[in-house]
Amino acid sequence: MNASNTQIQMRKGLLEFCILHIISRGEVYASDMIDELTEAQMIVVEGTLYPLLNRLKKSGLATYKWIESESGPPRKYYTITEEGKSFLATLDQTWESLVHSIQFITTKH
Amino acid sequence: MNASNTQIQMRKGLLEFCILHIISRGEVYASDMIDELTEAQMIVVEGTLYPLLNRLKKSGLATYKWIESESGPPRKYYTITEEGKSFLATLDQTWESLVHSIQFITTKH
DNA sequence: AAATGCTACCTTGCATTACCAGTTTCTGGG
DNA sequence: CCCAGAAACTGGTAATGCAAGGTAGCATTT
Repeated sequence: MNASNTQIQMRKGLLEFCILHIISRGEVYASDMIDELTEAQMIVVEGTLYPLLNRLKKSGLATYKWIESESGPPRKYYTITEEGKSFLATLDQTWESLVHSIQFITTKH
Repeated sequence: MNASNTQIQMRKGLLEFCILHIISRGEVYASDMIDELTEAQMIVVEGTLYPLLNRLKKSGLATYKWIESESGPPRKYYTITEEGKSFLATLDQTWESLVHSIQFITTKH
């Protein structure tokens, strides 16, 4: 049990939340997402992202289309679905109440 | 993939953080912790809590002593160790940066 | 055109975690 | 003595992120 491990554990389950937010803002493909997440200091690797995107697609929360690239292989550009939008609204509430719960516990004395 | 499952996933990894905070405030035993967590709307069952407490003990972050109860079997009252305190300080920072990361992503447009 | 390197997508196995549904141990009262 | 309740504990299961490797298309260089 060490800090870095706990850091990973704390982030678990929040990635899906972050990804849905990112694709809700417009069409992006995997590398774009990794860039955004890295900028927000939520380090993610491909082996984590691709299975997650497949889950979102299979659940009907996200969809994608192939778009040719000017340089390199074609890319999957993801967008959020209507179902994904309402799901994301639920996750927003979940996050809010989670923050409140933690604050309730950590500020008690 | 549904909302309740994601809600569970979001909470994972934060329990350890909450437990350390609770025992850092004084001697408590399992039922006390569950009461506090329930009050903060972080529902936890015993089967989840006991293995976590054993991990904390084994890692040297928490310790306990048996105290006789006026009614019923004796109880394990947990307290945080010095090592646990410094670890908790790290987790506080982790939580802070995590909140900032999420905020960075969710408020972008 | 062949070789190399880069980009993008995908898959597998591993370690960790919380949850659920029980089980054990202990105390005190009828 | 027996039973109810409280407290602690124990597999089994499902889900997750990560590390590592694999596949394929495109571009550049030779």
